[in-house]
Amino acid sequence: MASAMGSLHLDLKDCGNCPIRHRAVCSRCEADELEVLEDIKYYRSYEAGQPILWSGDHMEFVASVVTGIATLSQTMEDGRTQMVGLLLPSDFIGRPGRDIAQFDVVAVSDVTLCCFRRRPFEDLMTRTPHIGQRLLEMTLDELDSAREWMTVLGRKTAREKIASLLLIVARRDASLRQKLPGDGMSFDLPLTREAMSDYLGLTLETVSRQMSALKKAGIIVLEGKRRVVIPDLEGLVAETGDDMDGGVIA
Amino acid sequence: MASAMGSLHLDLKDCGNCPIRHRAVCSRCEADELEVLEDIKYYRSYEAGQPILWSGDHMEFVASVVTGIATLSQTMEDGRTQMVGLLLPSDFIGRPGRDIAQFDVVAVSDVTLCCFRRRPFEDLMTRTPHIGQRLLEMTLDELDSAREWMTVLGRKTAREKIASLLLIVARRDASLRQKLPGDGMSFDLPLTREAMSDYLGLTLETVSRQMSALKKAGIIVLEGKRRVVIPDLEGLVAETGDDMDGGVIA
DNA sequence: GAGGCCATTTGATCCTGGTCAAAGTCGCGC
DNA sequence: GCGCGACTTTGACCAGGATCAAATGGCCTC
Repeated sequence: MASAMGSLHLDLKDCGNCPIRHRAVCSRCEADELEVLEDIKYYRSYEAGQPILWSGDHMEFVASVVTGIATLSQTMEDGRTQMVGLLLPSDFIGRPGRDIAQFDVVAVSDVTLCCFRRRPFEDLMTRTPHIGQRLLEMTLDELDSAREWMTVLGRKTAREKIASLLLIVARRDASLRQKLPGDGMSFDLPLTREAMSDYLGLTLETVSRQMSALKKAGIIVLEGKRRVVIPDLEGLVAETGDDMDGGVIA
Repeated sequence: MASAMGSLHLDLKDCGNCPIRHRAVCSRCEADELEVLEDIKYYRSYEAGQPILWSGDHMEFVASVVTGIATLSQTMEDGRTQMVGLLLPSDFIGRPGRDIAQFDVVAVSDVTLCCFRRRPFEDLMTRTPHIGQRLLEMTLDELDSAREWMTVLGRKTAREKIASLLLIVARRDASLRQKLPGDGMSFDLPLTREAMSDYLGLTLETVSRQMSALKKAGIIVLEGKRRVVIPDLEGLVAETGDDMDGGVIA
């Protein structure tokens, strides 16, 4: 269904050098467990814009995002779509025990996945508890963020939604480069206006208008097409509606 | 923080007779594992309307809902609230590895919980994989439904939202009494208009108006205050916006 | 540099659902 | 029975965001 490009230059074969070694589903594994994983893993690459999975597809593999960004979304028959998750490096795709995909997965940027055939992975999970434990932890975290996002979708105004999204991306970006978010920080916004609208339950026109409004209010500064500067982080937080917003995310 | 009533008449002490034995977090446990659980478990009861947990509370226990219904919700500083989950018998409250509650939990009807002190439960989980496996499975299911609900919140109209909620409650009710949902079925709607509005991201006035509209259109029939009759299930499904809606839920 | 493609911005207007307000219904205790 | 409180319904009006439409700007190819 999805076309694999299958190029991998680095010595990713060695899990010890893997960039997501400490955060992915395998992060708890010991050396011997990693060896087993190395035997059954393989890599796949997708170009920006390519579909990775369609809802209803048979899933022959589960995978970790190694590099790049993908979206998880649901589309209604009449075309309305809602993004239900943003998949970043170390996030997990698929679920043991289910072989039919429930949502669409699309590569937003170029994406590399570390894949495991589903059956061997499931077998492995019953034998090495570290994988299941880590997957449980990751799933609980995702459930918490999904629930927090429900409040954004159900109760926030357009402006608050935009501010919330910007803050999430800003914090994630800071955590990736191991810095604390602060005044003057900047980051790339990897999403088109349409993708943002799908995430926020808005139209792309409303997203554009609110971005302009936040720019005019001095809450954000846009550098070129993709780069966002936050001169005053507290100001942005205030725009999200929930103040004091739960502190920094790991 | 929450007041426990601590009354339990039935011989719930015996896990073998527990009404949620086959669906709860303990459903995979063998007899010997159940014995360990029985040693550390205790029951708590809450009356309709009572809070079970506040966001920010220290959680000294995790628990399974044995009987009754509770809501999981988030409240913004200015009072806007969003329900992020409905907790039904067999659903799990709390999470291993976290000691601060993230959401408010409130008993909607009288509720009985089967509680485990968190520490012993966590220890037990590392020793008996069956519990962790089942919890993972349940959490993955909840994540899927949370994501489906995001589409309801983000993209559906008020009328579609109401229809979606009614359909969910109808299906759950049918599955509880081990019947297939069908034309002419009826069920109790355990939620006030306000609770419905919190679930759907609407105001209670809009909920009331749309309920009236569905009644006028003959999609639903109201018997008394709480009872809903569905004369034509297909008609209700059509009102949800997603037709063919994924079949029956266990 | 011209042209075309795409994402984005901006404008004008409409409509769904929110807000504010008042009346209706039910159940309950006195 | 009466009155009270909680919940619900209904109405009038308003506004936030959607819709439809057009203009702008960047980037790529030729």
